[in-house]
Amino acid sequence: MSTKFYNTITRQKETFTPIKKGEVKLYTCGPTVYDVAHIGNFRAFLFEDLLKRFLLLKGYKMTHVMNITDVDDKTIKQSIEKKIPIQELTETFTERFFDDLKRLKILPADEYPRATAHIQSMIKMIKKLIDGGFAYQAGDGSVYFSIDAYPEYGKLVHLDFGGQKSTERIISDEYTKDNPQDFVLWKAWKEEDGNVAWDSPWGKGRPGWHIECSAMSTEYLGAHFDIHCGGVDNMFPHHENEIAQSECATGEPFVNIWMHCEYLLVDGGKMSKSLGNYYQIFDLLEKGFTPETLRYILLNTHYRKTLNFSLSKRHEADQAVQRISDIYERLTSFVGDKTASASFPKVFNDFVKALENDLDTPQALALFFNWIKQTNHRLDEDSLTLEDGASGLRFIDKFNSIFDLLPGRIEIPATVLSLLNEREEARTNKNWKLSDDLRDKIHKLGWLVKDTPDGAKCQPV
RNA sequence: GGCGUUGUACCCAAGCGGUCUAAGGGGACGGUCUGCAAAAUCGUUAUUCACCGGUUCGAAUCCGGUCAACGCCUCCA
Repeated sequence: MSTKFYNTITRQKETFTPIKKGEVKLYTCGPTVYDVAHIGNFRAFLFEDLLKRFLLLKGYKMTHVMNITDVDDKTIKQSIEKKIPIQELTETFTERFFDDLKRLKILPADEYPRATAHIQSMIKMIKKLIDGGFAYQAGDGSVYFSIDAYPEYGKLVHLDFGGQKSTERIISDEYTKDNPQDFVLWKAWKEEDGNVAWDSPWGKGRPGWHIECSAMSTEYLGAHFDIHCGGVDNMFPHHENEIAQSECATGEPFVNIWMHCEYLLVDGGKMSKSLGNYYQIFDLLEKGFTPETLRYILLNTHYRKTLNFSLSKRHEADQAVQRISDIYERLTSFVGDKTASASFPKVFNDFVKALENDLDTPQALALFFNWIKQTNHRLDEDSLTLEDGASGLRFIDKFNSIFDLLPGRIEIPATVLSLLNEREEARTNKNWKLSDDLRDKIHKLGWLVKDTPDGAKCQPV
């Protein structure tokens, strides 16, 4: 059985073979910390989380690096507008970012290199590019990458720059570059940059946006590594430029597989602050979404399809997540601690196969829910063996290691517990009126009562 | 203008040439269970896959065209 991933660069599903047997080196584009990341950003991060968890399940040793962009036009602009020193601004939003990652149960990367801590690596790489004849310092003092020096430029997004006539709007104010499409590696200092500057062989300035990922990925993962991910919007120019810089600087192929996550729309359109549908993780949790329902919603659509998010999806997701934790509890109490199992149900194989097929999460979830239905059915008619129950628990465990949709144990407050006991007593006395009143009372406290053969159970509404 | 993606039930969403008279989730309706609920379960909800042609023994799946939506072609996950 082989794992296949859709490679943006070849536009095909390809069998995944790591460069070094049993090990995967993964680089994922991280946030620019000038503001709080939104739900759309997290779609990509969650897709990457799933990819990583799946590769871990397959037994690979993972090295995962995610950059933190803490210097660029946007961070500088924000710091000026808000009159906050740039370090303070980026530190704040980096913290917020890590909080959100944790909330969504995204596994931490091995390294989160910050751009500002790797200026020297970038300078070194730029130097190499100049020495190799791939870059030049222009009249404005900035250093540019010359796309004419790299004939393969455009191979990721399949754009042909060679024969193209520049459009007028590009020509207008770009007199300093050899080719209007050349992109900046080192930006010469300008007044509005304030004290955001580093010394370099080309004078005071700061790195261009793309060079950080090339320099840092090379530093942490080597010149040539396995997988690089990001959102589709990063394909051009960001990733295209990374390829150019890296391959010219190191002389080696850069990345084997490029994977890109599609956009997330909200209510059928782009998210925008003015429409009031610009959501951050914090907002959504406030509105009653749980980390699990968010994970479900974001992972239930295949990563290469646009996902249309809306608040109304919450109900569907709540139900689905509840169904999963219900079967988990049901099986747990059925099996108790009597049996451990070394096997998996037959569907487990298909489940893994679905994910091996370019991370077909909808299919994998479908198989899982199908299995839940069958298992419930067999529990109902009392035909499930303990061994089946135990292997089912193992399946859920593996399932959860990838999707992470089981909520943690929730403590039931003492007040609710005592009301619950009262109600049980009322029920044994067949005092239905009191029992129903108590159920209402408990409901008003935010808990739903379920009478099961094993006694009353209770879950948050 | 160039490159590319998408169009499957009331909603979300798989499917990648035959096991498709099309999975799974949500919703709705009806039955079983239950003191009543909740949960679970059973049944119903697309002979049809935007539309029109073509290839094929066979197409939701391949090809051509039409319509619709969308993305990229310098700073956005």
